Amino acid sequence: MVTIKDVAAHAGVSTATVSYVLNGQGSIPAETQRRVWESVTTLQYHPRHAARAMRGRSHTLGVSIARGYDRLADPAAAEVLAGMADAASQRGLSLLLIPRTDDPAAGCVQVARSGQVDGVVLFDPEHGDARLDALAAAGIAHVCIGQVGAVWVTHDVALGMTQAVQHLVHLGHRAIGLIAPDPELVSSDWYVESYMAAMEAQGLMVPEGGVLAGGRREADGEAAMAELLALDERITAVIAASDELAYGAMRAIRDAGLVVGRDVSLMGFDDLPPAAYLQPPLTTLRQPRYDMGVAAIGLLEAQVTNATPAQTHLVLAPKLIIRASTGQMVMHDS
Amino acid sequence: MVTIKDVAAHAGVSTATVSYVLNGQGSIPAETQRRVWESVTTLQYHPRHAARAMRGRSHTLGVSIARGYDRLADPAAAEVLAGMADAASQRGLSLLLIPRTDDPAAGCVQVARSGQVDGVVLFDPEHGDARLDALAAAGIAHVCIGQVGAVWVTHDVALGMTQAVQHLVHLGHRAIGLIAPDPELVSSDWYVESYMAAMEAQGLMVPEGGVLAGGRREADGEAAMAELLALDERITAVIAASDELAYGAMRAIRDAGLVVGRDVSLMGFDDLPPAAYLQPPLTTLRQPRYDMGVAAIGLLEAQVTNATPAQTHLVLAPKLIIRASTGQMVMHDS
DNA sequence: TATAATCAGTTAATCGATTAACCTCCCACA
DNA sequence: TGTGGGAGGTTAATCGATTAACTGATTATA
Repeated sequence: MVTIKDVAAHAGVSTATVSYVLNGQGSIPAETQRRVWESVTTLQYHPRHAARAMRGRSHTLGVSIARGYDRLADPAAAEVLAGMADAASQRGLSLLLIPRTDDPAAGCVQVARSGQVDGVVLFDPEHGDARLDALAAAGIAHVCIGQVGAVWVTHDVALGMTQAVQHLVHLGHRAIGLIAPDPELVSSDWYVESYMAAMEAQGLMVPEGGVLAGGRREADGEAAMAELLALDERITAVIAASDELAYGAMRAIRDAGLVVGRDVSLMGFDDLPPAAYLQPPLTTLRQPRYDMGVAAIGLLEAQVTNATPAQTHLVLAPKLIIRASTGQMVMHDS
Repeated sequence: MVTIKDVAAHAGVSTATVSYVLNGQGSIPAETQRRVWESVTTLQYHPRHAARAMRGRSHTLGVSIARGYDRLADPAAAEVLAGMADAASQRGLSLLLIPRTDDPAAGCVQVARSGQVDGVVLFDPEHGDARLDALAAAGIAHVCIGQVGAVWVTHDVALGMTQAVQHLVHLGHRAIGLIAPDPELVSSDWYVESYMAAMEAQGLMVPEGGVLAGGRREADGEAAMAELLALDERITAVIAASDELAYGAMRAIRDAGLVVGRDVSLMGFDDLPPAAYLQPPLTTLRQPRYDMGVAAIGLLEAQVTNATPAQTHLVLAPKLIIRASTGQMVMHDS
């Protein structure tokens, strides 16, 4: 193992000089600097990260994924992570996946208190998340993906809903239903309220019974859609709060003998990979997932370096992707 | 910051005793141990990772993703990562995403030489990958996802091809074509050779011009399929070396006015999320992605702890997922 | 009874890099 | 001639945990 002493000896200077050269500090003449750098490359010297981290920061940020890493297999999550990884790389920071333990909250605090990471990104925070409380109580820098806690990054649900409702209205729809997310999810209320506001902004009434708590999985969307189709008031368009819910809804519509995009228009939220491959391809709101990851790292680093974060939250715009699952409203005999 | 000294003072013992208690070494009577643990919890002490890592290992493994982290956004990659993350957690190891630099090979070596990680998983190694050479030259423990280098984990392409060809033969097909991967990819040859072997095992001739180098993207699959459809010899079934190639191939078949699963049977490799949502749903070979991640961590840890790895490579079986894109062969007038 | 072994700890060196404090030489300027 | 100041370094303390070597007391064995 090559240490700074070896380099110092090889270059004929003290370890302090080597350190100053490496960190670009002090007043070391060019010639000496050259000699030191030469020794560094000759000996293939790499400063020990641990020794460095003993004084000052570890230059590593942690990512906490509570619900099991199978969450990572969710393509949406992976894109956020990709954004974080790129942003971290650009700033010379490393990203550590925080090991999952029986007590995720304790795990997060431990990894930060031990100095292994300088701050933590909460990947999938929920209402009353124990990790959030623990990090806040311990005074550890953290950022949430999703609108919860003190510092967070999210996509703009309100804007998305506005775009969704507008899109449907332009197509002639007026009776627009909503399949909401699992009420347990942090953002659930936001979806419902944004939908309400968007409807009102368009001067539309929310159909009686037209808002259903969906859930998370495809099957939840299917059940909710079946219920919507059974309503007295004929609903001609439905917004699902996630693509996954939309997949199920699509099946329910087909099972009812109706054609998606003609008899019933359907929209999703997310734009997951399968969305473009569905039959018909799904109109949906693409979340700025990659950018959310980038933004999260930015906010976290700001917190770590400056004690007071300049910005405490960030709301990024989604993008309306129009495909064939939404279409011009056609009149039916009821 | 609570240090071991604070704990020692609080418990009325020396730092050495605290250290022994924490690491379960030495012969410390139960009563003293209890006192120490009490102080640890009272003071909320967490040993500094950096100080620990200065002697011995960092208990962190690195993951190198060269082609940009957008690679992570690929759902297949994310699943492998999920497997690695879970396996690492279970062993009390952390996973570090190695920051991307201009020179990925140097980056890998640096992060290992600096002691930040004990070993490296190469996520997307290629033929003559500079990272691989650099790690081997530096004597750093490493594992490859994919059949390259000294220690690796991969899915069983040969078994997959055998299953694929058998499946198609059972459906009555005899003229079976192959859309191969990008020849630059490490595993490309393996796909082609396995296909050849599987055909021969079934006593089938490879159709003249029936093997085409596809590429990586959907468009490559589309072009290759168009070429296959234009052959003199009528090909009734095609194996695409990846789902993505199959997506494109499916489009080409439709564009030719043919029906997938009836006029032409089509198979993919991978089973990415959209596969089940295609019209028709794609018959494909599901890669044991999660298990590959788990296995990679296992092999890497073995290398890090024992100097001599017990096992140098692992080939995991894929799973045939039969959907509607393959069907009984029907006779056509040619 | 003398010696050995065990128990229950402690002391202090060590890991490798950083950095405050200090030192020496040389030059400029009053 | 003395003094101030900068250039170009060096010395040594420091970060926090680990661990080999040691100590003093007690118990077991010959």
